[in-house]
Amino acid sequence: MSVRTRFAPSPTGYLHIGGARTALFNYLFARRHGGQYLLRIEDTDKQRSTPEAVRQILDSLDWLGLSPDEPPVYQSAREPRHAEVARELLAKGAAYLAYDTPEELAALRAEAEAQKRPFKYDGAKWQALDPKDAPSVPPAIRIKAPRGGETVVEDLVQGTVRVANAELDDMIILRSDGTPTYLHAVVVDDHDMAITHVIRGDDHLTNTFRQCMVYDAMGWHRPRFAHVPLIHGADGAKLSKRHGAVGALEFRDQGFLPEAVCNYLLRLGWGHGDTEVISREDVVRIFDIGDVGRAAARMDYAKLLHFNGVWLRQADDDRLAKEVLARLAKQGVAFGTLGGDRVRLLMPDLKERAKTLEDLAGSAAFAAVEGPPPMDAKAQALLTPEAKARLADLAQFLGDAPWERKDLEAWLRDYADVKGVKLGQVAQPLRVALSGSTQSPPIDAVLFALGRTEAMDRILAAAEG
RNA sequence: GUCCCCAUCGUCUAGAGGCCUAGGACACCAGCCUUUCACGUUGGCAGCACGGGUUCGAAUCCCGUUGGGGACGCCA
Repeated sequence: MSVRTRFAPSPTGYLHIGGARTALFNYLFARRHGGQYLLRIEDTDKQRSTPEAVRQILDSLDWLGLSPDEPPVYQSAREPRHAEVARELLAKGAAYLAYDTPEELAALRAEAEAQKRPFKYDGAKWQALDPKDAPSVPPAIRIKAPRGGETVVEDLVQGTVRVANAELDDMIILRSDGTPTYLHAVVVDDHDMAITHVIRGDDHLTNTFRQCMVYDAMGWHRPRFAHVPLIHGADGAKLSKRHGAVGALEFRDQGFLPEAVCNYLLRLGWGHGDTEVISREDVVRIFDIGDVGRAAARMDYAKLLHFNGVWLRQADDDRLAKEVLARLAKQGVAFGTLGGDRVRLLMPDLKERAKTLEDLAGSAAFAAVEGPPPMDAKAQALLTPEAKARLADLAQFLGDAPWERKDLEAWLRDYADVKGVKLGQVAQPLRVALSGSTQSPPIDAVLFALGRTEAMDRILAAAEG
């Protein structure tokens, strides 16, 4: 039987980094075994589900390269089927009608808590009820929990996990308003979608035993389960907004590359020897869900940043130039075709010194604009009278310099040599004049990328300014 | 509270009884490289939570303690 996995987020907010990792594991597992990876939107909570959230989740997955192999399944559309299964369980005698009101249940729960006693639902009176004595309130359908023994799950990540059936109680599968509960709907959908492996956050581990009740009562085959640990913030607490960026799209906006985010997420909780940097293509060949660790991992932005730098340096220059130009345009930086070409030309040297696309845009701006770039304070301070004189002198000779990168370097060295100054005394003022900053790619690369005319303009402007 | 899961440097991890004086990566510190900043490179700092077993031998197996996390809804 072909492997089928699914990622099943509920559209009550943006897709956060933990969900993204769950999706990644589902994707990798399916690919590794030549199966399918599906998406199911769990939108049965009408109060909290929004179309915008659905859109965001789809966009996030698309950005991460984790789009599903089949169109997404919307759980809300399957409610008739959920109800049908619930009624089937009722007919089989595996479930019964319970006429408690939510208020009564809340009171029972409060009472149990006041007595410091664990609450356990007892539906004996409803099971013995003669239909004609039924109260006039609409009933919910509850599934009968197994009486004795224990339920055992062989989890692919957590190993053998067992729970005494005495811990389970008769859970509601269909609410009194006829809508299904999550624990029930998930099982019906996973079964109908022929899901073979359920890979999800380990906050669902104990729920698994409740879900088993439905599988078993329907006589369905249980899928294999794999519960992966949650991601925590740097302080060890559950990851939330206050820890910084957590939404997948936030990382995109901050200039992270999807391949870097995926690589980082993969390493968070999954290890394969000393391998750190690994491509999607390579990991698909070696990914094993059993290699996922059992302990929760903490989000480390510094390491993510490092991965992003690594992937940035490996990224295609045309792609990066496009991304950078889009960011500059968004920031309102004015540039033309010439400027775009200069950024592209300088990209190999630019990307070497950046950690994010935002860094890259910041360091590329000077090459994009026409004319002298804005100068920062440190650069301004470096422009002493001597430095200006140096630039003026340089400008006189630079007109005849050979305009090839290698030649420019040699030419500059000769110039410094002839003038009896250190290369740095020439390079720094030049760097400031050309880039408006004390930091830039190698000066010969900058000169070459700018072109003779543009370079001369900037040098003269700085010499006179 | 009850049940479930987890526990190697600050962080992510390698490690499945002797290969461990515990390896790698990020971060941090120092050096080298160098026209700036990066990149790269060399070295350094730093860890098996604790206590009992089992064994000739334990980071690795068992039990307990402590600590962390999760689940206990007519939420998902």
